[in-house]
Amino acid sequence: MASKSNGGAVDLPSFFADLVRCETRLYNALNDRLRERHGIVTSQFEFLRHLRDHPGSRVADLAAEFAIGVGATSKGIDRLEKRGWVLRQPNPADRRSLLLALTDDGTRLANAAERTFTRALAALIADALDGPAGTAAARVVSDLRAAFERDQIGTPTG
Amino acid sequence: MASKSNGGAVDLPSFFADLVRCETRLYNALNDRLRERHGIVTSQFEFLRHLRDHPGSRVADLAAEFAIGVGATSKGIDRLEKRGWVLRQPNPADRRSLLLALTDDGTRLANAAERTFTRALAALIADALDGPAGTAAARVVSDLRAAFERDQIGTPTG
DNA sequence: CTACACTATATGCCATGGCATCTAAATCGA
DNA sequence: TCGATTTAGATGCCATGGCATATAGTGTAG
Repeated sequence: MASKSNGGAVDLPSFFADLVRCETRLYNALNDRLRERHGIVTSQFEFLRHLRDHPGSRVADLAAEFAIGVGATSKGIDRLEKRGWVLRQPNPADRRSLLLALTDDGTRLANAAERTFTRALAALIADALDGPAGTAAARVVSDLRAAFERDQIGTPTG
Repeated sequence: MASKSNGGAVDLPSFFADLVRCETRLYNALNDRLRERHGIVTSQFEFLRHLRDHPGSRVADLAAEFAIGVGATSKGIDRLEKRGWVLRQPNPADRRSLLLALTDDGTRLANAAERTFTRALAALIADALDGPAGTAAARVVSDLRAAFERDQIGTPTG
């Protein structure tokens, strides 16, 4: 028997493989749509959306939210700033830090890209998440994320 | 009625965000373990494990399995070959193609890394996947992966 | 056999992320 | 108040992936 002991336990390596492959393909498919319609990729859309919904975020706030390094976040903001979608503003309360905000163009882009994103995402996964099993799956993933964040698991070095 | 049947309907953008953040942190945490004990990262472990379990795979087979481009796969194999873990062998049936196989060192590494990987993964997610909700979540993800592969969703260009 | 289309892989350029390191600024301790 | 530590962010080097293209080998129509 390939499987472990009991009759209902999940095979964790298989689950991990399925999860990563889903995520890869989902990201690829969403990137295709966002790139062709708005010239951005999904990670950039997520930055823009977060800044729209949390204006005044700092670089470190974004890094913590997305579980990527501060350096990578800084470079990501560089690229969005060069394209005219994000502004770095001095933080009067702490001159080391910068407050990030969208420009008007950035806000418009975030809103337009969100429509594309939401529609594409629904077309890709709505059916799979319909029903009680989908609801259960959503809660498992949500709880797991909360546990990882609480315990600072997988938070990058810098 | 995908979007109107609330009272239990999953918020898809939130689900996507949770999924991606879980996957990022999981990958980061597993990378840490594998790097410190074996000098490889998770994507390399996955290559090695697949080659151990499917000897004679071609570059294109790996690319399809992991939903990454053929070029990236070729470069990944370059790196494993330089470290002495993988061999490219001529394919007698088609001189364009190469059959990939692990060296003895590569096999030993795959086995050792698998123990580290399995233990670390269990420590990270076993609790969250215990019980009926976990089983349902695993099936949702597995079905979604199967659907993506069947429909070739998110398969990279080249 | 030849020309042409197709396939398998490799390679180059670019974008992105990790980690280490650097600077400036804030904070803490004596 | 001053030096030491910590924190925020930027930057450099390296690894990796996408996409476009190059190269070689295969198959096929005629």
